Amino acid sequence: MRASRFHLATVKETPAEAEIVSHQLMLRAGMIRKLGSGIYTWSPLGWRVLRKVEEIVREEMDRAGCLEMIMPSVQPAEHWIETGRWEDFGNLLLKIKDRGGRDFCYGPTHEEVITDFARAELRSYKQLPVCFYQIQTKFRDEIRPRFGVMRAREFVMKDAYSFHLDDASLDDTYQVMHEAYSRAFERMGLRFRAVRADSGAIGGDASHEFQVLAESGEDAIAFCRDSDYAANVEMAEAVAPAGERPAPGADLERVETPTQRTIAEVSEHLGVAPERCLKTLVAVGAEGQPVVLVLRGDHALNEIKAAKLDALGGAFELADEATVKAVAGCEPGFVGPVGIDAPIIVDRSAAALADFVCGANADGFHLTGANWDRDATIGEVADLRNVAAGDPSPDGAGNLEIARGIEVGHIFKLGSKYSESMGATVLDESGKARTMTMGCYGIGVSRIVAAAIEQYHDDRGIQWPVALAPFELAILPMNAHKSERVRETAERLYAALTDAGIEVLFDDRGLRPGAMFADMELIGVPHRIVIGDRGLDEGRIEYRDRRAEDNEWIALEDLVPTLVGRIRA
RNA sequence: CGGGGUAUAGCGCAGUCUGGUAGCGCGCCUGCUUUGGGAGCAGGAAGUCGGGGGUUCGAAUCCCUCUACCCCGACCA
Repeated sequence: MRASRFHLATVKETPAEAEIVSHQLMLRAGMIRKLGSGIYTWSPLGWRVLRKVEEIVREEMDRAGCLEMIMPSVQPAEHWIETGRWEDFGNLLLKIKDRGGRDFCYGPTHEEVITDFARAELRSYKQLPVCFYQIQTKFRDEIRPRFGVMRAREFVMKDAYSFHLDDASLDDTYQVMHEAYSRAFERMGLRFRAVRADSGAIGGDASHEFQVLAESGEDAIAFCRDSDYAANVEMAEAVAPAGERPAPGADLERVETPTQRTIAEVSEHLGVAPERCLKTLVAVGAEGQPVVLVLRGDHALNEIKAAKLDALGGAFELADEATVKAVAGCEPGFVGPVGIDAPIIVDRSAAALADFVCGANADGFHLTGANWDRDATIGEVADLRNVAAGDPSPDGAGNLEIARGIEVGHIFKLGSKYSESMGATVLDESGKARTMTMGCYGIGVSRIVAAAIEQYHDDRGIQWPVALAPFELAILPMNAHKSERVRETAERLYAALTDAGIEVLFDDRGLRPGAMFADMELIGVPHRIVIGDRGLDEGRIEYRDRRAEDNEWIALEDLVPTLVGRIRA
């Protein structure tokens, strides 16, 4: 590609609207332009990168035996009503009407469509297992789109759906997909982890997320260096501390804490470490019933775990101030388990404490030297908290570390959630109708572009992995207007490298050198050569890897094979 | 949806408090010079001041109203 004929639209200034580096660089490089909130146009430059991601995903899906197809982006309401998700999906679902007033939505995902397809197409167990996929634009009316294409309302997704006669077959395909995902992200040059995850609104009973590791990631993941354990902190189990709870050693005492409401304030005021204080929260469950949740002061409540408690009946909400007063008889900040009138569910770590500090259920007072059984009753011990760095790994091998991640893929064992509600059955060997079991597998194609930039950039711009780069090599001629030799050499190398299958961006715009360097570094071309009289006098060409500090010199006659070797390595 | 902000040339911003000829930087166009890290000089084009209504002799500026976008919270590929 000649740069003079390509639409390069770089800008020097960092756009004010962009918070994170990938969004800033995508805008500065001219890869995307915002059309509306969470809605972006991909320029020719951005589209080249998006296509690279798509192609790797497509190849790995095909290799895994999946069948590509394409489904409608606009879907009639009836199938969503059939599965109950017309309501359940809530405002994320962009609902639209046609001229006849009939309800439609713009597809945020395609379980309904594929299951409708499958129940019509799949009749016999002999057709199973089968996995269909598509790469397509989705729309989810996110409450707050953010970070450019990282969390856009309209985005490109690869979604795959597998159909099986039984769970064993689903397990096999799940494993194949797990491997296909790993291979795809490896080919993209990304640093990532597959982590155990909550299956969320899509439904199902087992799932893994694929997280690209990045400081700016919105998810926290817990992993263990001594084993392959890795889980979203939402899911990671906080195991009970080892050993028996010590016997009470102190007397219960009521102390004044007139203005100290938070753990930090109480801890400081009384000179007691936060891990020896109790955090007592009042929650309300599905029926509005109050439940007291008790954690160690240095631990954070995990709301997903809380919502799974029987006592809360599958729903979790923090009680408002009036409810707290009714239950504890005091304002939030002075609540404790001693003498409180509601079921008390205690986190494993908090249950192991003795001689702890907790609220006195009276405004302005806390208790010290409090102990379970003697002073307060444990209704139930449960895992209620988020794991923290340094916690023992649930598999017993070493300790957990916490890292930030960007979720770029998610695989689920769906089971029969959709096939059951939509009646997707096949005949088995004995001629009996059996509901199929399903898996579903998503990759955030457009999000990967942003995630890759989060991982690979410097203060000059993007440093694409070669597999994702919009162009593999930049040719920068120096003072071409003055030197026939530079012009000829650059043209010749452009032709030769292009013929050798390299995606070349030949900067023939006639700009000054600094402008060319700045542009090529900003858009992140991974390899570049500079054609100048200086090198040609010695029969060599200057080469630089985008991620390297220094130039190298390559003999002119070796240039094409050397570059092909490096780029295709 | 709650809370906070912004809207002025393609982009980034000043001007608004205190009403009086619409400005700066970058970018863009023309010419000359320049050419190894985002060039210099000269000339030039480009604005319904987010929309509508009002107050006023006069509104980017004051008032009312609508809209869009951004930031902070709960969701997700």
